[in-house]
Amino acid sequence: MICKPATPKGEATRDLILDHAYVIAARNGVEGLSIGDLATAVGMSKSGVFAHFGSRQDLQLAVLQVAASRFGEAVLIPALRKPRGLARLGEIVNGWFDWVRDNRTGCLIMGAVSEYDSRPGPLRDNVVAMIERWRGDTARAAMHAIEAGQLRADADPRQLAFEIFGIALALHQDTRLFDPKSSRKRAERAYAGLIAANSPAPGACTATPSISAA
Amino acid sequence: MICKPATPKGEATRDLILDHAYVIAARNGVEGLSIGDLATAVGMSKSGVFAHFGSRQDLQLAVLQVAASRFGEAVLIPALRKPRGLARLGEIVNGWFDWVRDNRTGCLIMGAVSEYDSRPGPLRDNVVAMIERWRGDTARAAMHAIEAGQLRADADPRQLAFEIFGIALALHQDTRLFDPKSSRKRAERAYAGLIAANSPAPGACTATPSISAA
DNA sequence: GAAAAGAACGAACGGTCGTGCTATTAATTC
DNA sequence: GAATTAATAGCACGACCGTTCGTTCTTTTC
Repeated sequence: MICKPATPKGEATRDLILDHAYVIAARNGVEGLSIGDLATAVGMSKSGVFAHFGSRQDLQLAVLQVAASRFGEAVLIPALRKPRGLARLGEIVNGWFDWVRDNRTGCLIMGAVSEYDSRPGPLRDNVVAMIERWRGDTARAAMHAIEAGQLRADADPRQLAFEIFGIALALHQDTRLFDPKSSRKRAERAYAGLIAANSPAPGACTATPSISAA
Repeated sequence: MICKPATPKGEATRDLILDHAYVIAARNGVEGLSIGDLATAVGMSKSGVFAHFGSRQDLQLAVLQVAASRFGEAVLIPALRKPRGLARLGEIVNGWFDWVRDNRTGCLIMGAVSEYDSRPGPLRDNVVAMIERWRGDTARAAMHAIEAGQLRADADPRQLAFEIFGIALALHQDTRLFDPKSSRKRAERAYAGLIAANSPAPGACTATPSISAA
């Protein structure tokens, strides 16, 4: 006698819908995600799709949450398995760069920033919170590297996070507008330069420029 | 006897329309610019506005051109009045940072990048061309600084342009999501660091810590 | 099996979108 | 001032938007 199915059917199709929604939103933007298009993509009726979310905004919020969750699993979790310090920071950067490249439809979240940065509401709040959290994670990783003596003691973790963010943004844009391959190299060089510039006092300039130096 | 009016009326209102269109597009994105909203803002009828452009896409292209022109006048032209080298590069960066702050509705062009980077068509082509041109201008300014001996001889102008672009992007995002004031300081610090890292060999430590390893 | 609950459909609503078309009004030319 | 041309308004169309509602089909529970 089977009691309860692992996923009560509805939840399964909801996930399926969100899978397609993620793809569409990554290409057309979260604001460019329409229920009609989504229903066509999933092969359902508009109302069938709609019923799972109650409103378009809730659908959009759900998509943002999916994006955040995937990003966390693809970038943050692997980095947390590395030891604190430059290793982890390098892994964050590495994973982030990979993420930007792999999502060849583009990073949904970075697109969402542009869409909502001047449009108040729950969606913007959500995006801001996500960026804030990620910025904090990056800064914390940088701080560990400072505490471990791998970066200059007077380096500013927040400043480092800001500059790393800039590199990732430039990579994101270049990848989608121009050549992904050379962009990646530029981004890695930029990160190496940033680490070198923030390395401890150059007793002999022994800075290890490797992107994921131990 | 007045022969021809300086601006044949139609042209004048066209400019007026574009003024409003620029504001709306800066806030809602170029794709979020609708003829109805625009007509309301200008105080005209939809068809009256429409007649000036023939199609929505042409209107959008016109708005992009306005943005490019304004950006050029606000950032590029003043920089070109400075002598070649670090002075001009610094003025480019300065003007750019100001531009990001002043347009508190946000830089229309940077928003347009996110909107069209994965949507082929004339609008995307236009945006790509604009970014390419600007990137080239920045790289050229950096090259002059290298030739003048103000930056390391083995520095890569394109790499510098890439990294400066990253700083501007981070500033743009931070300004609109968080605090404009502290963001500006971070951006300036980042640029200063970049220049310092690419300054000519300071007597000691000539090992050139790898940012652009030969 | 029957009964209750859940999921999906299909049609329709009011709205807005971009875009034509035809008048009407304004500005320019003679 | 009359004739010509440009500029704007008004209206309507078809398409799509998010949303609602009542119905039907499927799944779960007893």
